[in-house]
Amino acid sequence: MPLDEKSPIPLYHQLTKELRENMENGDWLPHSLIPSETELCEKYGVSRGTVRQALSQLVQEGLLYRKQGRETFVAEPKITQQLNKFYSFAQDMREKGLKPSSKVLQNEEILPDSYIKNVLGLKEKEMVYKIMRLRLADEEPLILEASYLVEELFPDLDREDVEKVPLYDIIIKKYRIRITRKVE
Amino acid sequence: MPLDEKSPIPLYHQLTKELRENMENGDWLPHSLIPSETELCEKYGVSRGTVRQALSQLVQEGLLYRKQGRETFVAEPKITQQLNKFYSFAQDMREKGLKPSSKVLQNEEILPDSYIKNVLGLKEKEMVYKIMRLRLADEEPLILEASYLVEELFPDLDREDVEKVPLYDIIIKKYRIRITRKVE
DNA sequence: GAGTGGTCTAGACCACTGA
DNA sequence: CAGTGGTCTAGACCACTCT
Repeated sequence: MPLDEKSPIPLYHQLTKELRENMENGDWLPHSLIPSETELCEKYGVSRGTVRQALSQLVQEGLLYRKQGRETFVAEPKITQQLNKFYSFAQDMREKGLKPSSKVLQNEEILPDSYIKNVLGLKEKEMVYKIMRLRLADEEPLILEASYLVEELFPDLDREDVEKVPLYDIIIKKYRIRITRKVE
Repeated sequence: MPLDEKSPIPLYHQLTKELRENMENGDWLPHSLIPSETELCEKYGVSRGTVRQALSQLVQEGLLYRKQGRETFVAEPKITQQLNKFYSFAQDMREKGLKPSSKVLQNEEILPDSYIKNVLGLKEKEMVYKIMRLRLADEEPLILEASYLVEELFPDLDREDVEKVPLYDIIIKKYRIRITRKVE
């Protein structure tokens, strides 16, 4: 299906749609390679910038993933998209005029019981952060969540941070630090 | 703070960091205009492509928003960001070649203890779904999450569903049903 | 070494908004 | 109208991976 240059729809949009369909139809299976950027340029007669714009969109949606020096792969549909779906869950609510919110109820450093210890693969006497949050839609409680974070990976989790900032902000922050360390 | 061309950190990353700090420091207030792309090009001595790459990142994180034919504004730091941040957390991992994943460890219908009952505003003897999930990055456990879902709001939560499909898919599904009822 | 994706440049034309 | 962001091109060099 060639792209339509005269269409008011941008080329990269047309291209994402095209590529998305390849995956939905099952033509491209999870973990299989897709054509290289250069090949896609030739096939659709567009510049590499446009191809990259289209691919970035799909990577962002979690449908594709790339590897340095290797190629671009089709992502596994379940895990990856779960996170994007969560995004659209709250998105959905907002579109319907409901207000998603969350409250931090507890935020403590605790010695985990043996079940948690085993699951998280902790050493003896290793502590975890326990954070309890209530998720609401329009002030109505939907879900209560207890999160246990491996302390080692979130070294200086500030109690005030959790109150003020959403949990995942902190995780990102810590996470970035962790990666940096790994690279150094 | 000029950008460092010799640094191994890409220019657009340096630029996003720079701009992010402007907002965190309060130099750029919500709903105020930021310099135009052309001005940023001149100020930092980079091409427009690089500036746009940096700005796109921040728009994606929900820190900025753009208007056609107008300019780029600083966003209000509200709920929206929390979700975008969460989104970019997994995004980040994927970009760095790490694989975010999750495993369902438990999925049961239980009679909640009094704490959970109070928090969720449940009636006497009302049941909840308890779902325990482990979040990993590259097979390394990061977080253990226990979720307690109000049964009434997720009426026919299928045990197999949870195994196969990500939790939030189900929530969305149920949630849509509920909203439909409300609207009707 | 050849091929890949990651970054970056310097141009270009367009649709849109505001004065 | 001049200025903005939205799209697109055709080059370029790099770090990385595989063979």
